[in-house]
Amino acid sequence: MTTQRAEQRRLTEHRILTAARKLFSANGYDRTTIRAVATEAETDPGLVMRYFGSKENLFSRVARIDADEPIAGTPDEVADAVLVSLTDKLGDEPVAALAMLRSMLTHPDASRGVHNFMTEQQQQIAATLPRPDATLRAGLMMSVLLGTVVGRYLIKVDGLDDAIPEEIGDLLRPCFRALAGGDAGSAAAE
Amino acid sequence: MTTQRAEQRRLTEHRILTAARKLFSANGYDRTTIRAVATEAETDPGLVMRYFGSKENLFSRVARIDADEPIAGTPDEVADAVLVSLTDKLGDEPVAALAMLRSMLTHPDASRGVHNFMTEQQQQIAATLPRPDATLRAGLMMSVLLGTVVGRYLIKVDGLDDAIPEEIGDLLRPCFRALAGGDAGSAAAE
DNA sequence: GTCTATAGCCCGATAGAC
DNA sequence: GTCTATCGGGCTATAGAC
Repeated sequence: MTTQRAEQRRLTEHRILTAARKLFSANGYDRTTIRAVATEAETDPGLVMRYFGSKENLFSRVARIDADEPIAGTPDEVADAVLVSLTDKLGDEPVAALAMLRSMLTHPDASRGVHNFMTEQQQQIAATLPRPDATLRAGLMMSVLLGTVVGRYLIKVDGLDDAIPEEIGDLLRPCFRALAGGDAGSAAAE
Repeated sequence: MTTQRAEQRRLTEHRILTAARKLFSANGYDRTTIRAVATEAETDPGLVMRYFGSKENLFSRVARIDADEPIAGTPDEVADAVLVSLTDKLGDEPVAALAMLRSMLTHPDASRGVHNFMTEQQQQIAATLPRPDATLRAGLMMSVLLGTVVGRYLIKVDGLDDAIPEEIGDLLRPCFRALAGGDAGSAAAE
């Protein structure tokens, strides 16, 4: 039956995508080979090429950072919203995002992907902060978020790699509050 | 004269090291070729190999993160010390460190180098913080530091890439204070 | 439709000419 | 000592056998 065939193909495609996500996120773009993906997916390189056309295309299919929900409100609300999006990402390993993040420093496409994501969030945040240095503040908020995710999943910083998201969120709340400029912390620090 | 020869060699070696630092920090380990380094240094690949033995060895010669000074004191003092080491790094482009950082997600040696540096600092910091979650707090401090440097030099986050170090330091002070647990900010945030 | 064989390229490293 | 030619190997991508 043709449906049998189609079903078979769908399954193989799925195995290839899963394998690609896993290997790209573990080893990065350059060190992941079509051959290794095929082996991991229990097929052959020719089929991978036939289904996805090129290595670049396969990468773009599995590496993505989903946009967060629109951010708005008072500075403190914005800080909390960023904190929520962070703890979300810390909840369970975001493999598709890690595939992008792993290569962000060495692969142009991944670099663009991360930059675009960060800039978009940053501009939304900056628009809500009534400060002349709003762009810098928002950029630092995104940098802290990036550092935390990279530290946990890619560098595997001791204590951060196995901490529960809530604890990390509680510790970082004053950071985001201060950067958002709700004046929590900066006054007390004097 | 032999001294002429030796001088010539010294100069060529220096040109190779400078070229390697530049290309490794710009393109990462995998995408930097011995051939490109030779061209940039205005020599040939054979000489690069002869002088440095292997690509790995050349990389290890130019990619380094200098250890910061020992950290100790009260939590607030520790926070300020980390802040100083950050603003130092933001002062002028730390090319040798960037050569390491650029490849930290995709090259095992660079990954180890960054991990070792971060862990060392983290342990020093954690030892000064009288908290049960000292390791996590210190790890987050290092992650914020990492995110800031990566955001500025490698991702080139808008507003962060050209901000003056003092402004960045002022905005991040409450973060490090709060993470150090000197209770600046966390109390006021409630 | 699925898989094998190989073309074509670039790499790190080496051998040997000058 | 300096440079050139080349080896051996891995890769993506393609062509064609089944």
